[in-house]
Parts: sequence; structure tokens; C-alpha cells
Amino acid sequence: MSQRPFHHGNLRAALLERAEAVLRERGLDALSLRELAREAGVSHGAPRSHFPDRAALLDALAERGFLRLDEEIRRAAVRERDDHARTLRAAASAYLGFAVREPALLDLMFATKVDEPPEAVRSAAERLFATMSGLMDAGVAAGAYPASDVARLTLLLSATVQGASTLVASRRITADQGEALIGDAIALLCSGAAAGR
Amino acid sequence: MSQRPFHHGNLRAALLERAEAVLRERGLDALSLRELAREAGVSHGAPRSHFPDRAALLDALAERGFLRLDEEIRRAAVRERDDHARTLRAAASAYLGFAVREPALLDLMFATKVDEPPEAVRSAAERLFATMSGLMDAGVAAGAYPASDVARLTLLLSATVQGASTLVASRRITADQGEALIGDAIALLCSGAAAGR
DNA sequence: ACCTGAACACCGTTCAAGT
DNA sequence: ACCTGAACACCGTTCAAGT
Repeated sequence: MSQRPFHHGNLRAALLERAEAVLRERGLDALSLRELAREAGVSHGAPRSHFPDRAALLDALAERGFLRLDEEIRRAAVRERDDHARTLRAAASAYLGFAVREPALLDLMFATKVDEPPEAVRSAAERLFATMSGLMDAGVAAGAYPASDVARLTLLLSATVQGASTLVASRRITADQGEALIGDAIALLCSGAAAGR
Repeated sequence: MSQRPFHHGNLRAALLERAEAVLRERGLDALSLRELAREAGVSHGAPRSHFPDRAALLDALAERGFLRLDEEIRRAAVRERDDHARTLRAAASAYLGFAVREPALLDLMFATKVDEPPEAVRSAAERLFATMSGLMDAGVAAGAYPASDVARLTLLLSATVQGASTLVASRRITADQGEALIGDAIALLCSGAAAGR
């Protein structure tokens, strides 16, 4: 029993943590329930108590990914809360940083689902979207654009940042090109949206 | 021998075609070399003659995906070649349509690579990027923006369309929301870029 | 050049049994 | 409630052998 004093009711947490490391270091293909169990010092059937199947583990990883990304964006945005364009740049840059550090996890978060994504994942993803929306609301307060445009501009910003992150994570462009890209996008968003109508 | 008159030197093509169907209907996880071999009526070792391993098959699928997407975008753009904004909308809409019809394939095309993507895939992806760049060049000719901005604006458009496609393919937004999004993006791109500098 | 078929190691999943 | 361990079906990969 002193062999594994580590898990006393926290096997679930240990599996998730180890899974995130494998994802980071060796990618999704290398992620195996049996290997995780082995490394945690439990039998191969043990994970089943916490995750009914492999898909359930992946869903939990995606959910945690969204929560972490949301948290990182919030923290970055709050540090630059005085200037709207700087706020957006800080948030987008945090998003891009996450993509660079956790490319396989980001893939998993936005992987195609044949059926609807599970409730917990959907909810975590919406929390992230709500955060982005909140950042745009601050822009309205600062007079950058009318309140009626917030929904569309939030979607536009989200898509652009997500696209830039995908291009960087899949090695189509460098991280620096990604940063320049979001800089251009935000400049266009702030100036164009103000001038437009 | 009349059992399989179908493959006489075209097993490779048969495997690819069948793999694309599986990807479309049941997703990446359901894609198995052994099943493909079974359905093609050959032994499980046969695919090895054409694809050294599973990753090689996936790379070939990604490469073909890029070539097809490029082709579809070119065809859509040429139909609306008279008006620059309409050209961009048609191209972006074709991209989005591809994402809706082939979400798992698009995932595969932009999947994270731990090491560099193979030459053939990289080359096909660059061909797509070159097509996008060519569309923007036409905008320069039409006086929509200075030639010096083409590289950055191409990247910006590519990222936004890719992001919108990911959001649609992963069921975060509907296809209609995706269309509206790219409409906004292109309007902003054309007007903002002209007014900006 | 292309395909067969046995062999190996690994995997996800199920389930009766233990504590 | 949580974990063990045997069992099953499936998979990717290797390789000697065939044509």
C-alpha cells in the first residue's frame, strides 16, 4: 500500500493530469487508457470507474482545456483592461500561446463531433465564448462600436483567433506570423468597425 | 480472380476512396487499415505495399483533401470573378461548404503535427494558400488595397475562414452563422483595408 | 512489383469477483 | 464505491514466402 500512497480517491485526477502530459509530449495517438493505468500503478480496468470509455476521457480533457484557456485569457485581459485594443491583443495573444504550448489539446477541443458535443464540453466552450463577448462589451463602453454589433464582432474575433491558432499549431505559419496576424485583425476590427457605419 | 476484377494495379486508389468515405461517415477513429483491406478484398498486409503505415495513409488523405479544397475554391471564385468582394465571398463559402461536407477530413488536414508535416502535404497546403493569395492579387488590380498589403490580408482571410470552418465543423456555430461570419469578415476586409491607409 | 498469411505486441471493452 | 484480473475481439506492424 505504500507502493502507491498517491491515490486515495484521486485516481481520476491523476489520470487526467498524466493524460494531459502525454497529449503535450506525444500527441493524441499515443494516449492509451492502459498505459495511463500502468503509470498510475493500477490495473487496466481501474480507469473504467472514472471514465466509462476512452471518449469520456477525451471529453473530460476537452472540458478542462476550455476552462484553462478561458482562465488564461481572463488573466491576460485583466492586465490590459485600460485600453480596449490592448485588451483584445492580450487576450488573443494568450489564446495563441495556449495553441503553441498545447497544440494537441486544442485539436481535441475543436475536434469534429459526429453527434453533438457532450453537455459539459459545450458548457465549458460557451464559457470561453462568453468571456470573449465580455471583452467586446468593454469596447462598447469605450465607444469603439455600437452594442448591436457585439455578437457579430465577437464571432468574428473568435473565428480569426481560432484560425490563427490552428495555422500555428499545424505548422502552416510561425508563432510570430500568428501574432502579427492577430495584430492586424484587431487593428482592422477596431478601426473598421468604428468607421464603418 | 473474377472475385475481384476491380483492382488490377489500382488498390491504392480503391483504399483512398474507401478511406474518404469512412472518414466522412464514421470519423477518424473508425478508420482502420485492416478494415479497408477487408472491404477491398485483399489481405490485411496488402495495403503495406502502398502505404508503409497508417500515418502514410492519413498524410495521403490530407494531401488529397488540400488539392480538392483548392480545386473547389478556384471553381467557385472563377464564377464570380467580376466583383472582388463577391469573389472572396464565393471562395470563402466554398471553403465553408467543404468543412460542412468533410469535417473529419478538414480536421485531418489541419491536425497538429509533432514534427514537420511531410513534403507532399506541405506542398498541397501551400497550393491552397497560393490560390487565396491570387484572389487577393485580383483585389489589388481592382484597387481595393495596396499590393504591399496582400501577404498580410491573405493570411488574415485564410485564418478567419479556417476559424469559421472549425467552429462550424465542431458544432460550435451553425453553417448559417458561419456564412454570416465570413460575410462580415470580407466586408470589413474590403472597406477597412481601403479606408485604413 | 505486389500480395498472402502467420506471428507479435498492444489496445479498448466487458464482466465476475473481490474489498 | 472502487479496483482486480481474465477474457474477447480488434488493431498496426513485421516478415518470410509466394506470384
